[in-house]
Amino acid sequence: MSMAEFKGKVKNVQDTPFGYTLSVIGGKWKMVIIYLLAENQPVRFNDLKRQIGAITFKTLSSQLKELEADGMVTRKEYPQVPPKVEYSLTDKAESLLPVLEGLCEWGTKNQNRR
Amino acid sequence: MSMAEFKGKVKNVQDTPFGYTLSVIGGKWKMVIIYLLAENQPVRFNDLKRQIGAITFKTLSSQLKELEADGMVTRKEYPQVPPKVEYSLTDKAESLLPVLEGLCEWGTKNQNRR
DNA sequence: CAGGATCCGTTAGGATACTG
DNA sequence: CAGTATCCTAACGGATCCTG
Repeated sequence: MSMAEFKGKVKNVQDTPFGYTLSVIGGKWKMVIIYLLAENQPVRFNDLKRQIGAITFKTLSSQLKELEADGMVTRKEYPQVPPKVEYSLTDKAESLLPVLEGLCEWGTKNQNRR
Repeated sequence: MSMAEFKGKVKNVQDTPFGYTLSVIGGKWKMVIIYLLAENQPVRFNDLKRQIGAITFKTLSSQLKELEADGMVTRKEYPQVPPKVEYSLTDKAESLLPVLEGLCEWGTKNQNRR
């Protein structure tokens, strides 16, 4: 791994690959959001909310904003009434999907056993 | 992905594969700790502290305890004075290493560019 | 050496109500 | 429809000091 260079001199976790990655996908719902976007992009705000269920508007909104700020999600707004906004994944996010799949598989295998 | 079954009915994130995985490795230093253990197991407490740098004893201690409780880390205590404790990875943690590597690579590629 | 015990500040995220 | 605006709380993690 390319973490090797950090051995013994980690000052800010944020500056390590792991720290950075965690800051991007470590939000409580972010991986779920990315997963759902990957399944059926583009997705509208309320669709996403409905697909998730146990998330509040405010939380979904802020998680999406952070994902957008981190270059993971694209927000496309249609100037019409009623409003229509669509979210989709950036290439950066797409490049993470294989890894996410690994995390998902590992989680599935391990969450119900010790 | 096996997250498909959760679409529309996510009640607790913790119950999804992503939620579970995040609860296990989402701690601020946990991925770094697992990475360092993977490199040179078994490792003693203060060695680990030294290898990391910017972490306090208390934080390292609690992160290790949580990892142990989640079946990721084994703590071996030698009954001697001065004390000697060695930490190593469980099979469960070892099975996550390939995925961790993916996260690390992705982080390396993406942390310095948009 | 390997921690435990306290105290404490930040903040992520939930509940609820309101809006262009 | 797609959010804001507030308010609020739990808990994560840092700082510091102490100990078997």
